[in-house]
Amino acid sequence: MRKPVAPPPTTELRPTGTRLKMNGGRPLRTDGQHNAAIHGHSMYQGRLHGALAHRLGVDILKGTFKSGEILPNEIESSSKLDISRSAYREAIRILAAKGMVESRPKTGTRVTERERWNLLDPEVLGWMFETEPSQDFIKSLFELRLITEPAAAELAATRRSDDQVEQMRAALDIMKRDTLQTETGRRADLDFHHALIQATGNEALASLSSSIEAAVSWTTRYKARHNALTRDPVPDHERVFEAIERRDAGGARWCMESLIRMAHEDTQKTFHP
Amino acid sequence: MRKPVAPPPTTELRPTGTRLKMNGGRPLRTDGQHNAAIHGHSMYQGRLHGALAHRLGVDILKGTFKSGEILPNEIESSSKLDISRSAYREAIRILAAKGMVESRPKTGTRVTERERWNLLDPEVLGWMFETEPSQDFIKSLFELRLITEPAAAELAATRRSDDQVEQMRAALDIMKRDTLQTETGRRADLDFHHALIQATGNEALASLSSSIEAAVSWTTRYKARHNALTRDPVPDHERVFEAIERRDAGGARWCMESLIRMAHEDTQKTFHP
DNA sequence: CGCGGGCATTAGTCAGACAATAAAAAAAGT
DNA sequence: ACTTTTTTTATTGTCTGACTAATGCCCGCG
Repeated sequence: MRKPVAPPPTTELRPTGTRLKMNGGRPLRTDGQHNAAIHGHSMYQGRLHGALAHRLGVDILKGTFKSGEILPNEIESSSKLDISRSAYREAIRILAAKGMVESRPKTGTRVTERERWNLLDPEVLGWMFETEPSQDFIKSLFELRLITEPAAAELAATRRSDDQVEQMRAALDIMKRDTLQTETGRRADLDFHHALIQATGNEALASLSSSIEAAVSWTTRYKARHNALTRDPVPDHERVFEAIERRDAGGARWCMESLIRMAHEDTQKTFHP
Repeated sequence: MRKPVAPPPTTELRPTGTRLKMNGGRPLRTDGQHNAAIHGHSMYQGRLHGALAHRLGVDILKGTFKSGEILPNEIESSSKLDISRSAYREAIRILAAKGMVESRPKTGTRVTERERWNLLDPEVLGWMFETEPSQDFIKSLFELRLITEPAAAELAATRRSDDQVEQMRAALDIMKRDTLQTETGRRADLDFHHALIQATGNEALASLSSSIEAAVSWTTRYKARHNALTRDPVPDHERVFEAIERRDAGGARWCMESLIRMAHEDTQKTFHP
């Protein structure tokens, strides 16, 4: 006995009103309505399990579900959300893979302690920046960047290949032309850092940095949307680039450190003005 | 039409011979044989989807499935493994959540490029150390530790609370008594580092370090099993502890750096003697 | 030679059943 | 009254088989 049509409380997971095979097995699904305008704000599009994992993940990070709390059971949850139990379970598996929930028979699925969350998982970081993250977390993140990225720049200066220098130069040129206001400009920014990371020749460091860079780049997009006036980042990048080009390890470290401090300041002004 | 009883090629996912409801619905499962000796080497115990994710994850990291390769389709795979499609799919979701595979209709599920794997995910790191990791990877990991952990020690020295000092002291005492040869000793080692990490007051750094520490501690267990003679790690830990106790940031950094260099040397000797 | 429409393949979703697990409650023993 | 054992029960785990949707590919058409 499920509630008549009760629409999900928060946001729609599906294109709107679409449901897969809601009755026996006959087609009976020819009402059109597929062109449902997916209205503006970053509506998750992909598969159902991904969309749900996204939504639950954000809810957990936001504190809507607190650590230690147990979610309603699978049957109840999935029927309330109007999706199948399999889809719901797959969403839970995704969250569990990121250390955010833990399931056991009889007990149910509970949100784990924050300590155990994989905060540096790229997706989790993305979810984090979906709502305004806490001042503390931003501080932690930039403190970590301040530890790793200057060291990365130093390594890159020592180990870079000529090809990698060219990649960085190309990205920098695009950044100069388009700015961070444009999508291609932000893309070039990512490319620049990506080439730098590759130049370190350290894949563990690369895995870490690329997660963080990607997350931080959300903030850049956010800043661009809100016309938050920031200083021009190109000169900072140029100094880092030049140091790496001339294999100046100490210089690269110093310039990168300065670049990150600037970025931190700008980000703080954006989120907590 | 499935093969008669053909046992899976590599290792059993299940306690042995057990199968859930292999026919219509009658019990028909009263053959005992539950006490199947789970022979020695780290046999994964938990749920089926977890066990399979584990196995596939290791296979991917080992290179049995290479990047870009596409796995056999779900029906085929699950029936070959003699598990249900749902369990198989949940395993795939876990792997996908860690960036190791990517699924799309028609194309199938393909192993992503190594660059996109979440190498610092605790589980992935665990899988990594299940088989002997490459020299290069170990080098990367310790290089990363050499960047982050001394910085962490420095922060801990500045920000530690008295309570945290006590926790570290207690753990250190246990390490002195039992050694790393025992389980409780290794546990104390982890506790020591955990307290240190908490003292940094940086949750991003904490998330990173705890993944790495846990992974590295597998190697400690490995070393203990193989009686690989290593120098006594207690004095190194003691020096770090004392520096943090007297709030000596520079000292803590230096001692931690030295500790990690030693650990790296020992690990290298163990894996590539 | 390009290009658009069907076709085939594969993951995605759904539904309902039963099994295993572990917590909680009840019963039995001391 | 307290502990131990058994039973109950709630929940996740697994299984099956079907249908849906997305998309790469091929073939015919311009």
